Amino acid sequence: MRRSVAGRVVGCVVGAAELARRDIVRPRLAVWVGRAEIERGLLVGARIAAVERVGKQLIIVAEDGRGLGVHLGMTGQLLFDAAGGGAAGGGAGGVARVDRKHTHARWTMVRDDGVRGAGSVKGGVVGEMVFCDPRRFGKLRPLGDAAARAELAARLGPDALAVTGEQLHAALAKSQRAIKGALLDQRVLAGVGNIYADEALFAAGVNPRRLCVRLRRGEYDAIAAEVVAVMTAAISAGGSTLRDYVDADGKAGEFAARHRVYGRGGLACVVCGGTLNAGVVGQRTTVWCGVCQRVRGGVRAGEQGGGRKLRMGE
DNA sequence: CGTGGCCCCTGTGGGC
DNA sequence: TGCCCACAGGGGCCAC
Repeated sequence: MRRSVAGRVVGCVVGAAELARRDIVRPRLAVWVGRAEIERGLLVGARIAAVERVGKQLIIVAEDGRGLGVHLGMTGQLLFDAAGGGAAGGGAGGVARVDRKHTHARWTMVRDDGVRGAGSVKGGVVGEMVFCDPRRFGKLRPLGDAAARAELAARLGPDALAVTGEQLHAALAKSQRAIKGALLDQRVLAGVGNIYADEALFAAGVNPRRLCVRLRRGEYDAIAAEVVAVMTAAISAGGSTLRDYVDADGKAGEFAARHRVYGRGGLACVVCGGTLNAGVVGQRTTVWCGVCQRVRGGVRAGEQGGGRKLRMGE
């Protein structure tokens, strides 16, 4: 996602921006906040210097120091609609269509010809970046300066692409929570969600209901290594598209076809052939193999196989 | 403080 | 065909 957005907007100047729904901005906009302040928050007038990523959110960084955090939530999309017919996905990619009904913000990107300031931006329109999100769990977060960006990053745990067993062990060794829920906590580990938590725990052979305090150091090493491996493989495949996700070019990800447990409750384990369990752990639907992810010490007697109701896979 | 529960939203698919 | 319920890549807030 970061790469596709960067490829489209870095070097562009934000000529204009429009916020159709104020409630997607965090922190919440006070009622008296006006157009000028909103446009400042949406980087109007600035040249895009870079697109970074902090955990699950993108940070669009402007040359003047402003930043804008974009979190897609569950159904969000950040699409680039190129001017003059070359719409997002028009090339080798997908066929993404901008969902007008749920377009909550849009930015007009113009070519940066070096003429800036004085309120008017010269140069032709390159296209529009649009933020769509039917469920509106996604959010936009204006970040005034580098310090605000640093503050955001400081609230998050180590990044999923570089996490180590030592880091997880240090954060969780005394915790009474189930490991699954802990991996979803962005203060513990930044970037892993429900799909990849299940996939990484399966790959590591660790039962999602095990309590953190009972995990051995070697198990933290295995979990960290598998988090890195799963995330790396998923990114190479363009992510997991279940329904809505596409990159800025409208291209869907291919990793869902390679999920080994997520979405496969009730189906056969690809390793041992047993039936995969499905249940709720840490308030989220969780799928695991009771054989490959056996609880040795025991979570509690009788809970080894775990899952309550089995759901047929998609 | 750490945790679990509940809520926020809309769309979709299955069962009846 | 239509209605209702359950569920969905996330996270914030609250009470305990």
